[in-house]
Amino acid sequence: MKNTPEKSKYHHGDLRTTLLHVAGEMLKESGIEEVSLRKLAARVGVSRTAPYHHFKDKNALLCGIAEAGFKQLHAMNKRSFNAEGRSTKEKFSLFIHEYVNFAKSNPDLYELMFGRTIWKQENSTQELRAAAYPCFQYQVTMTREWQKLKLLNHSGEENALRASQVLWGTVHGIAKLLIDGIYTDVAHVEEICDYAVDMFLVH
Amino acid sequence: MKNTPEKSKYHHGDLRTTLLHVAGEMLKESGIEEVSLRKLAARVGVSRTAPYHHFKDKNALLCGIAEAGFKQLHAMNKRSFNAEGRSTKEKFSLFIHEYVNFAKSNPDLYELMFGRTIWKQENSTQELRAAAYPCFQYQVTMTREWQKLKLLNHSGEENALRASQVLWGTVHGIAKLLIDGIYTDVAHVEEICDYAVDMFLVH
DNA sequence: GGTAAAATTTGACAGTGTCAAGATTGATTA
DNA sequence: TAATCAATCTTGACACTGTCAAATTTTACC
Repeated sequence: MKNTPEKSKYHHGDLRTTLLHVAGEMLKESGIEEVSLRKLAARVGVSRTAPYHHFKDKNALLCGIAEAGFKQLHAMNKRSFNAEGRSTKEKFSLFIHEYVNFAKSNPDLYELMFGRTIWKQENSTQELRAAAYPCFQYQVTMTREWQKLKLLNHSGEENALRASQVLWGTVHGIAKLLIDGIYTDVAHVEEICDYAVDMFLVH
Repeated sequence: MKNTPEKSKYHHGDLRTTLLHVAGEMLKESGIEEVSLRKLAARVGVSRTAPYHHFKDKNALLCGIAEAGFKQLHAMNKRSFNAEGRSTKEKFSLFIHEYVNFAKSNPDLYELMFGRTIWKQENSTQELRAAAYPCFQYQVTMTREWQKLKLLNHSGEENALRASQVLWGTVHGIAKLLIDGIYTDVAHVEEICDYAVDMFLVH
């Protein structure tokens, strides 16, 4: 399971990284409720409390996983927004589709990233916020650009922050309803996204 | 705490109702992670395993709470949609605001109602579905009406189901981002809702 | 009044996160 | 090189959780 072939080391060497990696695997394989520190430690081949020397508590570990998720999401959003050889409308549509499909492909990770577990009552790590806030901010940057290009349906004075909150709310809401099992017809994701794009574009 | 003054009864009389009621209180007071069957039983004044004769397991109890929540939400939606003395646009706006404010006022209940806990992997009770599906369906009914009245921005052929999925996704997403602690400025809820309304209306 | 069913209890088990104290190792310094 | 110290890891323990099985108590019914 480990990639380092060295055996029987009291000091693991890079336990922190390994814990994050394996915990991410467990999350993807079996969902958040199957991620326990004890199972994680057993799978890594270390005692129950060893993780506590690298993470303050379970919450800190989860924040670490989410942190990587936000970096991934941020990078993906940049790619969508700057996709070459496409019209602005197509890139807007691409963003919506890619976002929802990210959540669809990594349901448990997405659930963790945006769940109240790591955000409520000061639970979020400083490192997590340092990864998430730029990702949030980028939504506003993209929206401001779309507004400048007169892409979005709206009357009155434009506000990039408010518009991005609505747009982000929409993709987030669709993603959540999908992965939480409320929308049962997962097959129609693309149609829903297409319809959303159409409702937001000015005609 | 109890409304029935009769004391020292081996048979509680209406334990099921009491459990649902008190569990709902605990949820509202301290959040879902503070709702445990043991604490609930202690608070009701009954042994740890007594609840198991009225609910198959903890999941069934949570479904029961959510069930009541959906009936409440459904009723509220009907009121918004049929509000007297208001234009259709105003009623559309009212629906958006009321929906988000329902989540804001009952964050933990809303979280439970739409969380994967009770929906994923066949966890949902038949009674829960019987309460939730009509609520979901009503979103489509409202949307169909709004489309007939040419209220919503869109090009091409209209589809009430798709449009309702997008609209519902939006209010759901805004609600979730708010109550999960991602949107830190809870004070601007009404502005966000107003902006959402404006983006969806045809101009 | 006796019996069956319903409701509730106690005991037990496996699992969880986390703390405290001790054991082991690697790095630093004298 | 030898000694020291901090980093790292382990064992033991605690309180808490959901849930099962078996025994107990009460109510309802024939």
